[in-house]
Amino acid sequence: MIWSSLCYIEYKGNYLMLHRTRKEHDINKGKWIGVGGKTEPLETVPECLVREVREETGFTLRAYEPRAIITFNSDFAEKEIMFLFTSSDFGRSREDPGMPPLPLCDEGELKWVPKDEVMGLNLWEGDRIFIEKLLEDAPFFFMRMEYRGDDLTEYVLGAENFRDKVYEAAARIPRGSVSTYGDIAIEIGHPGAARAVGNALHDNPYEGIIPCHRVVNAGGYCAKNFGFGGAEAQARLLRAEGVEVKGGRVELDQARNG
DNA sequence: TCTTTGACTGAGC
DNA sequence: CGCTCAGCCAAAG
Repeated sequence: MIWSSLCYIEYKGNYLMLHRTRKEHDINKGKWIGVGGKTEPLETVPECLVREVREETGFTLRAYEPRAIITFNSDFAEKEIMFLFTSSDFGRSREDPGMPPLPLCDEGELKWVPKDEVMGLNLWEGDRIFIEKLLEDAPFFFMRMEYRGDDLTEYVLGAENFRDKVYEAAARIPRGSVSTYGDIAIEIGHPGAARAVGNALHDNPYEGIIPCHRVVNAGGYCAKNFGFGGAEAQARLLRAEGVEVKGGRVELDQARNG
């Protein structure tokens, strides 16, 4: 299984697109895509994202938003899980008089493309679907695609199993607010499965992508067994987002999402 | 299958 | 308010 990151960098109504023209045997040859690439051994997805953006564009991401988790199955490549991001906060090499300067990239040509022209480019069929979702500012989503050669033979929008539904719901909780295990259970159509929601979040395989710290119990309390560092670690993450935590507890009336 | 295991909940003291 | 307990539910073995 290949893990990869892909980022659409936004600047004044444009997306930074990469036209893959340089590599002769590039699987992406001729296609326009965002910037990103595969994770290296021991590297987390956010680390991969920042590294790939820096290598391909020279820009340093200061902030980025996870937008989707997309799995690819095909008859020509290894199964891949791709983490999709957008960013409009990135460092530039000089003061900005207009468009940021675009460095050369050894994988193709970089170009700022007005958002309303992106869909007119030569894109992978499946990319059109998720790019459309980005353009309409859709909330975080899971997606699965099946390719046969260049043909997209099937795709499914939205999480397909219990755990992914939990992660999808958690990823939609905005910074600065929280949700509860029970609320998520209801939201994903499994009322009463609060406990199973907790188990799924405990296993969160998407570290740094799914903000599982934004989920507390019905009393507003942080999780005693929260990842490394327990309840205190969760409280710190919440405080860093502006959520008040007193005595290991969030005031739900104030911070609850929705 | 059946059993066990929890980042859960609400009720009842 | 704090504590216990039975009921719940998806996964894993």
